[in-house]
Amino acid sequence: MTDPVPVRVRFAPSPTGHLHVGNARTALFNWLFARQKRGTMILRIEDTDLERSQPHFEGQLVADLKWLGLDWDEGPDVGGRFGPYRQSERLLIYRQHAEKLLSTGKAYLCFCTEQELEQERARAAREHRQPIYSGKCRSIDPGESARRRAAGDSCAIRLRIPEHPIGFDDIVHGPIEFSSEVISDPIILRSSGMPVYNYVVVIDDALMKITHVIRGDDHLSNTPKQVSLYQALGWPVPQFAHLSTILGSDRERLSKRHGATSIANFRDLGVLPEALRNYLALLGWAPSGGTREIFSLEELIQEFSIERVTPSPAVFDVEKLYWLNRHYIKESPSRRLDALALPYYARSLGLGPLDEAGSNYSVSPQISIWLEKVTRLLIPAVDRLDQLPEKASLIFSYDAKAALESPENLEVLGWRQTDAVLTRITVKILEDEAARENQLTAEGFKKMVNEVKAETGAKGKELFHPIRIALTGAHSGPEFDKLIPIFEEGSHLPLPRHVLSVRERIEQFSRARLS
RNA sequence: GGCGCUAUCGUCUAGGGGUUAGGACGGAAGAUUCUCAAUCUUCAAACCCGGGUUCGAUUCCCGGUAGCGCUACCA
Repeated sequence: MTDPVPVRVRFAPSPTGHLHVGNARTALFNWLFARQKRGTMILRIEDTDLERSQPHFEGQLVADLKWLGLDWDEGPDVGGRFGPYRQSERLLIYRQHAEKLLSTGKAYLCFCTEQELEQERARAAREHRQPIYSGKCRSIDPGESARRRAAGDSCAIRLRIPEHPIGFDDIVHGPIEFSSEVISDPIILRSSGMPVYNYVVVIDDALMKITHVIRGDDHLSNTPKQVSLYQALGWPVPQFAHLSTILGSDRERLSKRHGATSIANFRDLGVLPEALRNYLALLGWAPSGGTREIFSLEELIQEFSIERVTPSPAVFDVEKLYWLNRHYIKESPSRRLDALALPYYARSLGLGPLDEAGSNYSVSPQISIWLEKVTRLLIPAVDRLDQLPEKASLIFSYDAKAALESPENLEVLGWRQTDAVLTRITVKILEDEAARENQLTAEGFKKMVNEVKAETGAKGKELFHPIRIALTGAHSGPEFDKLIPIFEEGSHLPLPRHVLSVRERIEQFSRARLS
């Protein structure tokens, strides 16, 4: 089944900060729908709230959307036939249509002051009535209100809500109906001449020929007002699809309190865009059958269906996001990972950023090859890239004293065989030709360990744990086969912070042990 | 307060008048490994409550409860 009218959808954020995951999900669903239907995706900036909107936030928003892999066919940066795409540049359009509504009698001038309205609301609350506008100015003769306006009386323009139920068929919620008694005549143009959100959104959506309004369900209760605006203007009403709210783990609306909530936050934590995208798609949507979890972009476009979106709110589960991220990290070509990982190592290695944003670093090919080995060693233990430096601390930083004092190591250090193992391995390393040159190989080291095994009778944990403590500071960690060459190679590199070789480590350790 | 939306394992969800209510994350246990991580296997874990309708409701209807949203000259 194909739509006779080509699909046009829009994502319309307010530039008030970084893109939030809830909005990102809305953007993604719009985008998937547009791409699947071979329709048009539009970016529109809702910057009528001058207090909160700031121009540089628009750039952030665009960057965040692009990072997620989304694009658009019309928008402030790419243009289009239905522009401008910033509401602040459309004020004249809003005023013109407000006057038209006024002249057709669909709207009227309201001379009530804010204080009067405030009192009205307070009285209604006291008398347990609905605090909706009384309709006081509804029946002022148009001629008279025009005269009062001309005379300079301050006034706003209100839409006349018809006295019959207003309903619409929501794609995700089904039919919804509101009694007109609960909808007061909304102000569409403030006395200041600035239009109100619920009005501009309709003007823009209609003029931009939006066919499907896919947005958060916080707009659900405002929709009847908007529907009657379309009707007052004689314009076709688009299809609505209201997406459920994303909640935090406490089932409250997701906010900064819950930690990372913006796209930029997750990017900085080392979450890959395809992981976040995949996770967001699964929040409130599942494919038919519901057993698949991993979707490429192409598969999402293929499989996505707005009709299958669930109406119930969803808790944002970072653990599942990180699980998906681990999956995509494992799938990533190592060249990509190496580039992505570099900024995370930079601080612990004492590298300085090349640019002001602190995201560009450069290292010699030699160092780069070595870091690739480090990444390959550590990546299985990680589900976010920002965990890399901590995991790498066993290579980058070594503290013999801390290793001996760590409560975690106490038990191992107290084992019957530990002293013998440590003494033997120390002697062997210190006497070894290759180790003296910081050129010990994995094979060479293995041989020493085997000798210690034979000489002490220690095996398994009792053999390996003490040695690992001496060399890395922790009793468990990656295999020595990979670790030893990394230590030795690292020690030869011209890094701002020196990486200790096997010999250097064992020297520091035995000094600390004997003191 | 009014109106609206929502309700399946802890979480995301599939399903749907008769099912052993399926999958995934997380959890637990085991296998593997010197250890940790990863990986693999197994296990535990759910239809909000009350009324209808029906031979039979978790599924359909109504009510309650709870959560969320809207109720502005905010967006």
